[in-house]
Amino acid sequence: MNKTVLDSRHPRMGSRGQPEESRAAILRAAAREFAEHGIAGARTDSIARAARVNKALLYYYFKNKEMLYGAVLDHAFSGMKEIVFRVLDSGFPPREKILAYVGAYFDFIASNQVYPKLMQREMMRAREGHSLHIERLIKTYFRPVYGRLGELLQKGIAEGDFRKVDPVHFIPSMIAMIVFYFSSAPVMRRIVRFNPLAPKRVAERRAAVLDFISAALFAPGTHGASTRKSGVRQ
Amino acid sequence: MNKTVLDSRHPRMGSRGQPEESRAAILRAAAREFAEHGIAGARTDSIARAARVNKALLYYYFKNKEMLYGAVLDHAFSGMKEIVFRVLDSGFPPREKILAYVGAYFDFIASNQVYPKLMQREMMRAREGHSLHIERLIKTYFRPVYGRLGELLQKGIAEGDFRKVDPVHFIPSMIAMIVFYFSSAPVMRRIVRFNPLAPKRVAERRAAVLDFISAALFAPGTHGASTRKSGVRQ
DNA sequence: GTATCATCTAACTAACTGGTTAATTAGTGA
DNA sequence: TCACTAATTAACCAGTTAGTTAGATGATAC
Repeated sequence: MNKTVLDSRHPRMGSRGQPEESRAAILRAAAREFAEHGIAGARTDSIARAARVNKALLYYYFKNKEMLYGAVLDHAFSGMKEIVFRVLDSGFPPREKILAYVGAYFDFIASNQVYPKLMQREMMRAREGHSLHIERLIKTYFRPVYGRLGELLQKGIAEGDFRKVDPVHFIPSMIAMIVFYFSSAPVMRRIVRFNPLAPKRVAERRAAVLDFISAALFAPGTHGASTRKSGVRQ
Repeated sequence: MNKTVLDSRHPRMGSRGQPEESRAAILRAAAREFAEHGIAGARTDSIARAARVNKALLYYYFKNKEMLYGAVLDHAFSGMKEIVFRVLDSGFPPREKILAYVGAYFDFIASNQVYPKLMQREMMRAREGHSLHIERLIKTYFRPVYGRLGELLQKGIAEGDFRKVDPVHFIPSMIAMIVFYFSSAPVMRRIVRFNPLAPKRVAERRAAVLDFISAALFAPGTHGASTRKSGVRQ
């Protein structure tokens, strides 16, 4: 696809003349490789091959393997943050907003399957010394989202819409249900007899997660989706 | 430590004379190393050093890195299966049994923190070709447990104790909530201001998970006293 | 007391892999 | 048309690491 012809400033062209394409291809291939094998298991040769690019080009665009990994993470998590914040910034009342958040997060992951794997890999890597990126990822993506979710839950509780759950535990539980399903899909597939990633099953899962969260969070007796008029406590 | 001293033939002793000790030390060190770095990131030198054993001894007891990894997985998952089946084989009614299962599984992981990391690593590795172990692990550990949980849920539903949830989605959701918390603890620690693995927080989490599952699973209006002991407040 | 064998080790090697380098290609602007 | 530079590559290197080898050690059987 030739597209960079009409940029405001047309960059100098190299021998192939597709700098943006090449860069994007590397990022895409790297995301898949890192998600599948982790940073240690990922092979730079393999990434280059998948991106149809010479290996040295990885080092031309990204300083080294670690930095390439960081770029992959930033790409993935910034996409997540953007989509999720679009919901969290909306004016929906708590009940609708939390469901919209779960739905948006779910859909993002469903159509971006490297994300949950990268996420879990990075979560496990977060011990001392290891990842240079976690601090940045937490500050830029995780903490803001976590903060907003906490406020949302507390508002819902104060208004009597939600049960008195502890956000510190409820938030990871929500994320767990969404993320875990996708990263465990390859194993699930072998336990049950169908493919958990088939569109039909993904749609089922989406409904199940929303149901699970509704049942666990919404104050009993007030399950009407759009009726949230009264802010009565207790 | 169960020494095999009382076997029909007591094994010859080598220069150090602690074959079982050495083997166990290797397994322990390997479990930690694999959990922390994955199979590709794990360093055999590092494992040997941590086990206070010469590296060649790893290859004496275990054929190679891959087999050592397999032994670690079997050790971890067989421990899980044993503990969990003790509960599933009991005569409790569905509601008590499911809570007992969750509690037992939670406690096993809480006191065996390499387990969730190994599990998630293996789940992400389960694509074609990759792991030689998954097929065995699924057949020996996952499928039996999954099967029993499915029966349990259906029994509870049939008896009117449980809401009509889909086991195919409810089971992974339960496991997700338990496993995810521990494998994400290092990141959580940096998002919130406390240590999620402190005993007090772990106890909190246990209660939160039981509460979450009770609320999402038990038929409304029939909340028995079985959740009370776990510190669930309403 | 010595032959045997499980146990254990220091030192070594073959292969792999991240990263570099020097050279090449082709737009661009003067 | 020519100097300049971004884009790209083939070939190479140095460090790392899984795995091997050739023995040492010492408890036990005889």
